[in-house]
Parts: sequence; C-alpha cells; structure tokens
Amino acid sequence: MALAPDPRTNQLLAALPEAEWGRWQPLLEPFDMPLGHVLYEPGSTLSHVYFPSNAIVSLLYVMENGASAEIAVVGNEGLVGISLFMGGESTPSRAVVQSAGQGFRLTSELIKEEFKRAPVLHLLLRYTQALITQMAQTAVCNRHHSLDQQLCRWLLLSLDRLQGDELVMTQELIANMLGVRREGVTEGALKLQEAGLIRYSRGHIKVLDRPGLEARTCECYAVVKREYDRLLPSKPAV
Amino acid sequence: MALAPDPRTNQLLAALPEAEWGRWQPLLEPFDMPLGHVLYEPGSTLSHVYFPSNAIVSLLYVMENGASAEIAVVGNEGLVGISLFMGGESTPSRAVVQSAGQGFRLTSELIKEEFKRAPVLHLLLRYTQALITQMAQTAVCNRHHSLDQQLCRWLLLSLDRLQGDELVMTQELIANMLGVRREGVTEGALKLQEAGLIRYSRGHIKVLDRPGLEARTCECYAVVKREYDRLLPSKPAV
DNA sequence: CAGCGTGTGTACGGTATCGAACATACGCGA
DNA sequence: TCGCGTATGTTCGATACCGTACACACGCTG
Repeated sequence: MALAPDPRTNQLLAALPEAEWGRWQPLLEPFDMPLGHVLYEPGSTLSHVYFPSNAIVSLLYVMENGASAEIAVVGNEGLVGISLFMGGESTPSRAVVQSAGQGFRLTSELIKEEFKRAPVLHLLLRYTQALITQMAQTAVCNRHHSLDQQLCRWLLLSLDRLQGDELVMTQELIANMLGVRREGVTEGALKLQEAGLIRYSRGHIKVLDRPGLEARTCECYAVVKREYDRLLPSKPAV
Repeated sequence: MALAPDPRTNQLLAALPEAEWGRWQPLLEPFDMPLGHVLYEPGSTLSHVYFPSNAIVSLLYVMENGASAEIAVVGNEGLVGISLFMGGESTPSRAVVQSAGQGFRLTSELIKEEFKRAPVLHLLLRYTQALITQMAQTAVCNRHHSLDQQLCRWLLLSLDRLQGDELVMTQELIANMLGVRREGVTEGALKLQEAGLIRYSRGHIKVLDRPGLEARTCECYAVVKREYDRLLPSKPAV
C-alpha cells in the first residue's frame, strides 16, 4: 500500500559500487513485509534474497518442542538469505518479519549470477555456513538446554573432530568452553560415568557408548552435524 | 616434532577441485598446534588461515570480566580464520588450540588472491561477518547475562534497525525472541519504565533515555554495534 | 457504551545453576 | 617411594529464572 521507499535506504544496496548498482537497480523488486510474514522456513530453498528498507526481520530457531530463540536481527543494514550465496540454499532457521515495513528482493538466480565468477569461493562459503549454524545452535542451546545435555553435545562435537574415542581435556577446560562452573561439569561427567557412557581420569576422557551420549543430548548436536554433512560432503568436488 | 600429516586429512583441502589443489599444495605450510596455543587474539589482524589436520581449535569469546564462552569448534572439517576472506581481517573472538595436533596454514596474501576476482562479493561477505558476530554474541549473552541486560540489548539492537524511538512490539513477542517467559519480560520492562528509560502500553514501546539503556546493558551490544560499524561503513564503496 | 479479546501485572513453589569453601586423590617428578 | 601439584568430588546457601495460575485493564468493535 505504502509507496516503495528508496532502495538505497538499505545500507548494503547503498554501499554497492556504482557498476554493480547499475546492474542491480532494474532487477530489484519492491516487496512488502507485513508483521509476522515468514520469508523462509527451516530447510526450504530460498527463492529470493531480501533487503529490508524499514522493516526488521528476526532469524529464529524453533525447537522441536516449539520453544524458540532469536539468532540474529536484520534491518536496513543487511539482507535476509545469506545461505543463497553461501551455497547452502537453505538454513535450519526461520526468518520472520518482526517489525512491518517494506524492502526489496532479488531472485536467487540473479544473486547467484554474481558468484559464478569465483569457483573456489563456494567451498569456503559453504564451510562458513556450517560454522554459522554451529554458532547459532550454540546460542539456542545456551538458552534452552541443561548443562548435562550441553556436555553431551560438546563431547560429541569434539569427538567428531578427532579420530578415536578419547579426548585429552580436563573438566576445568570443558567448563571454560561451555561457560559454566567446573563443579557443574564434574557433576555432569559423574552422571555419564555412572551410566557407563564415558570413563575419565585426570584429563583423559574415553567415550564408551556413543549412541548413549547421542540419546542424552539435545537436538542441537544433530542439527549441527546434519548441516556439516549436508554442506561439506567428504568427497572432493568435481 | 611429529611428521606432518597428509594435508588432505583436512576435509576442506580434500574437497578442493584439482585445479585449485594444484595451486595451493606447494603453498601450504605444515604447522604445529600445541595445546593452548593461540592462533589469533580478538582484534588482531590475521597473518594466516589454518587448516587443522588432527587438532581441535576453539573459537572463544572472552568477556571483560574474564568469563568466557566457546562460540564454535573447528577440527579437520574446517579452517580457522574466516574473517580473512570474509573481508573483516579480524574478529572479536580468540582462537585457542583445544586439542593438540598438526595442521597447515596459508598466508593471508595467498588466500586473498583467491578472492581478487570477485569484486561484489566483498560487500556481502563483510556483512556476513557482522551477522556472524551478532550470532556469536547472542550465544555469549544467553550464557552469561541477566534477562534485564538482554532486554536492553535487544531494545537497542532493534532501535538501531529502525528510524525513530518507538517499537511496535508486545512483551510476548520479545519473550519469544529472547527465548524467555513473557512474565520475565514484563518484570524487566517494568523496571525500565520505573527508571524512566522507556514508556510502553499495549504493544507500543517508546524509548525515552537511550544512553540509560546503554548503561544498563552488557558489553554484547557494543561489541555487535562496533563490528557493524567497522565492517559496514555507511558510505558507498568506491 | 457494553462487552470481549488481548496485553500486562502479580504471586507461588520448584529447580538449575551459581559462588565459595573445602575434602580427597591420582600420578608425575625428584 | 615420597611428596606436591593438579584434577576431581562434595557441600552449603543464594538467586535467577521457570511453570502455572489468575487478576486486572486498556481499547477496539459492535
């Protein structure tokens, strides 16, 4: 209903070099962003990238039980849909308009055109997206899950990054990583040991029952692992 | 001391197309990663990107009071130093070897060579890095700061993304964003209103004393804002 | 202007984690 | 083999937040 604002209200569009701006300007489509409108759902393939002019969009992660946490906010300083040019096409999060307004959008084909020229980038950008997922999930996990669950998640993530089933790591250090007290890690580790899932002693942790850990952790571990597997298949690229 | 492992133990290097691999192989420098070694400090300009072979590196955010939280873990599935090719050169976090091992590294000049070809990318990648900072800081804030502080942070971040001093936003929605109960937001908002910092009524929040909010929030707001300002100066690029 | 829905205020016990203080115990090095 | 340093275990009260339940009250709509 409202008049389309100046596209260059968006600071990213405003910062475009003139050559690119000339190319993009005719392709930008004005787009209305009413409160609550969902720009993308977790896992869906994005059709556009969105440049808010005067709207705010929340990147939200919704957990299996329905609880949610905002991962980040995007306003006229940015864009919604980085996974399109990161190479992942989708993300595990949802984008919801949190404050109504207008913006502009560009089709996925056009934004991807801009990346055709740089072949190596894609690999690094895909990795970056996986890393971003890990960060986002860390935020969610910090908010919603118990220390015990987070400990399991942490052990599994670390294990995935090593060969073998043993970690050299004191509980004090783990506590630093998780941002909790050492005593809390001690109690959690005790429970895991009593359950026969791990065995540890003075800085050496041996994982005896990996599926058991996976059963005790929260969904966060699986979300991160799935994204790494999806974005970084172990085969060399063609 | 140990023999340098196969560079392609690192899955990113393994996934490189043969053409790139041929270019990179002679340039990769074997690199030892002893426990506790710091690959980069917050704010420092990176000299290399690191590809762990059998080590684990933690991306750690250390707060002003010394408390810390891990943002992400990197092992042989990835690399340390994305800010180099993201364009930001540095990050507010620290990278510490969490599990000793070896890896390879590439100088910043070489990795940046790979990006010379794609001019537009830089803008988008710089924005991405700012967004990543926001996510990381969200994780830290979730772990360490009070609901009251997080509420102030959230109001300020939202305000920065709008014009004016008013938000149209119910406490229920804010609670969803922060991942807390609605009642908690009510109590926090009450305190802010009683302190004369905001005034609100039925979904309309007016900010009366912005500096007052900044004084009440945690360092997280400033960290994020500083990174956005640094990475995305409002002037159009040349 | 009457009524109802939505947004806000309040109160309760329950619990996970904190902060601090201290007890034990493994295992390396002298 | 003896000690000492570092790693782990245990306890305590304090507190921030949760889950639930319910009361109030603004303002839109009929």
